Amino acid sequence: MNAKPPTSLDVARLAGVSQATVSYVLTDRPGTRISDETRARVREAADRLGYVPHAGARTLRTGRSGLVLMSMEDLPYGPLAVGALEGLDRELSRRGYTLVQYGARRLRGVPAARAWAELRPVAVVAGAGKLSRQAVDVLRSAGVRAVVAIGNRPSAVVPSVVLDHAGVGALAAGHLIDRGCRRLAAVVPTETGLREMGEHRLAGALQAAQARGVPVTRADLPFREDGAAALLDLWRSVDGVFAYNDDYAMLLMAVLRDAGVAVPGDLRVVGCDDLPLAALLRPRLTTVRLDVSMAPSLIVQRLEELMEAGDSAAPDRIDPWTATLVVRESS
Amino acid sequence: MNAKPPTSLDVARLAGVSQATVSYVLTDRPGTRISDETRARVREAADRLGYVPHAGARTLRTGRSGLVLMSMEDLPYGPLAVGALEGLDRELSRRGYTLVQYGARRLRGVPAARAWAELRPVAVVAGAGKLSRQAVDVLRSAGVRAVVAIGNRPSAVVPSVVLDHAGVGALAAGHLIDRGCRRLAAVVPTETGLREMGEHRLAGALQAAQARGVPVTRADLPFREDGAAALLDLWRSVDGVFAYNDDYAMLLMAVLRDAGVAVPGDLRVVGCDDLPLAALLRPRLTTVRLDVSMAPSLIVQRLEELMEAGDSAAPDRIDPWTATLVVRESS
DNA sequence: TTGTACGCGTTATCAA
DNA sequence: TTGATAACGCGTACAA
Repeated sequence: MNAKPPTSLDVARLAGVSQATVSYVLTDRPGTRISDETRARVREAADRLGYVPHAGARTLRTGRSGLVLMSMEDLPYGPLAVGALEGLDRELSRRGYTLVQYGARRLRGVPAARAWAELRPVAVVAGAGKLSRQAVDVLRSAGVRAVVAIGNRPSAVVPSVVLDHAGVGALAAGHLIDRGCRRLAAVVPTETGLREMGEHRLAGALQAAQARGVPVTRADLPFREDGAAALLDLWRSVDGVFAYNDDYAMLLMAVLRDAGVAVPGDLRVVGCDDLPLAALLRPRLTTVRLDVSMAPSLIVQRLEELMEAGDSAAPDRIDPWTATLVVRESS
Repeated sequence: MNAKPPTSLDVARLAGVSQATVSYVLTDRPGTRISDETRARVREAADRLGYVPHAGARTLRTGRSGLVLMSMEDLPYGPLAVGALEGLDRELSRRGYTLVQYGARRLRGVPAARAWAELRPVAVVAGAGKLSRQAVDVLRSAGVRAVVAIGNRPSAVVPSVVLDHAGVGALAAGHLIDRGCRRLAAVVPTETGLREMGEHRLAGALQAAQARGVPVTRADLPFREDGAAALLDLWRSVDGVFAYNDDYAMLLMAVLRDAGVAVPGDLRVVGCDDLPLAALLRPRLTTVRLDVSMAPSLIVQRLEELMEAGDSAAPDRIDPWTATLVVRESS
C-alpha cells in the first residue's frame, strides 16, 4: 500500500538540512549559494524518495500556475489541427509554460469559464463562441492574464486568431477564373459547425469573383450523395465549383461521375485542406489549404505580450493564417 | 488593472460571516446546517465579487485534485478518437472528475511522468509506450491511484485497454474468404506509429486465414503511389487484400485502377475505419472498424474500481474494443 | 552557507 | 447555527 507522497520536508530530514535548503537546491535560484556537497546530498535524498514537488502548493505560494488552458472542443480534428497543437505545446513548454487541454462542457451546472478559472491558468485559448463578455470577466477576475479567441471572425471582446476563410474562398475562385471558368458555384455545408466557415469561404469567393465580373451561385449541401445529386441542374449550369472541402469535393465528384458530368472537362472542382487522400483521386483534385505553420509561434508571441502588458484588453486581431494554393491540377 | 482574485475571506467579510461559513455554504456539505438567510447573504456576496475557489488550495487542503490526466499524443486523431474522448470527458465529469489532456514531451529535461505527477492527478491514462515501470512508480509515489494504459497489446505493468487489432484483421480476412478469395495479401504500413498496428492486424488476418487453409502474403507499404505500384505483381497474384486502412485502401484502388486491375472483379479490397469518404468511392469499399462506443464507460468503470482498491496493480486487461464489420459491399 | 518563520487559500476539527 | 484555529506543501525574506 502507498504511503503519502514525500514532501520537501521529508527530503530535508533525509538529507539532514532544512526545508529551505531543499527548495533552494531544487529550484536552483541564482541568488543563493549552497555548497556542492549539500546540493549533492539534497539531490540524492530527493531521488531516493521519489520526491516530486506539489504543483498546487507551488501555485498557491507563488501565485502563478504556469498553466495555459485550451478548450478541447474548439479545434477541428485532422492532421493540420494536431500539428498546430503540437507546435503550440512545444513553443509554450520551451518558455516554461504548460499547455493543458480542458473540456468545456461542465455537467455540475458550473459554466465552463468558472471551471477554467478554478485552475488559475495564466492564459486561456478557446473558441470565440465560448468567450462571451461575462466568461472573459470571470477569467480576468480569477487572475488570467491573457485570453485569446480562435474563430472565423474577430471577437468583439478579446484578441483573436482569425482563420482566413475568405482568403481560401478568394484563392479558389481566382484559380477557377484563371482557368477560364465564367459561371461559378460555391458549396456551403449545412452541418452545424461547418456552415459558418462555409459562409466565410463563400463570401471570399463572391468578392473575388465579383471583382472580375463572374457570378457565384451558393449551393447549400448536406454531406450526402442524394443531396448532391438533387442539385444536378446547378452543377450542369456552371463550369466551376468551389466545393468547400476535399470531403465535399469528393462527394461531388462521385455524384458527377455517376451523372456523366466530366471533371474537369465539363466542370472544374476545387477542394480545400489538401487531404492526402485527395491526392489519390482520379481525376486529380485541385485543392487549397490554410497554411498553419506559423500559427503556434504567432499565438504564443501574442500570449506573451498580453501577459506582460496585463490587461490591455484591446480586442485586436492576430495575423490570420494565410491560404496556400496547392495545385494538384486535374490533368 | 486587475486586483488580485477575491478569496473566500473576502466573501466572508462582505457577507459578515466567517470564512468557515462561506466554505460550508458554497460546498453545501450535508453535515452542517446554516440558516437560509445566511446562505443567501453568502451566495450573493460570492456572486458580487465574482468569487471562484482556488483549485490548488483545495487540492492542497483535501489531498485530492479530482484531475484525470490523459496524454495528448497517444490517441489517434480522427472522428472516432474524438468521439471517444468526448465520451470519456462526459463520463468523468458526471462523476465529479475533471479530464485534462496534457502534453507528454517536456523540454526542461523533466520526464513526462514527473511533470504529470506534479499535478497530483487521481488517475492517469496514457499510451503504453509512455508508462514504463519507473514512470508508473513515479506516479504511484505521487499518490496517483489509478493508471491505465492504452495500447495494441496488454501492458506488463498496469491494467490496459487493448485495441483489438487482431480482431479487425480476422474479420477482414474472414470476409474476403467468405466471398471466395483463396489467396490473400495484407498491407502493413511502413510509417512509424502505424506499423505496429498493421502487424497486429496482419497477425489476426493470418490466424483467421490459416484456420481455413488460406495463405496471406504480407505487403509492407509506404503511403505513396509509387510504392503501391511497385507491388503490382503481388496484387496480380492474389484475389483479396486487406488494406490495413481506408486510406491505404483508396491508395491501392487508385493504383489498381491505373494498372487496369478490376475491383472487385479481379481483386477484392477491404479497408478499415469506415471513413465517410470511403463511402463515396467508386467502386464502393468494404470496410471494417473498431466499435469504440463502449470504450469510455469501460475505461471510467475500471478507473473507479482502481481508485477504490488503491493499488491492486495487477496488470489485467480491460475488455478490448470489438471490431464491427461495416459492409459497404463493392457492388 | 544554512535555518527560522511566515503566508498563500481552502477545509476540517473543535469549541462556543 | 456559527466562529476561531490549525494544517496542507512550498517559497522566500530575514536572521544567524
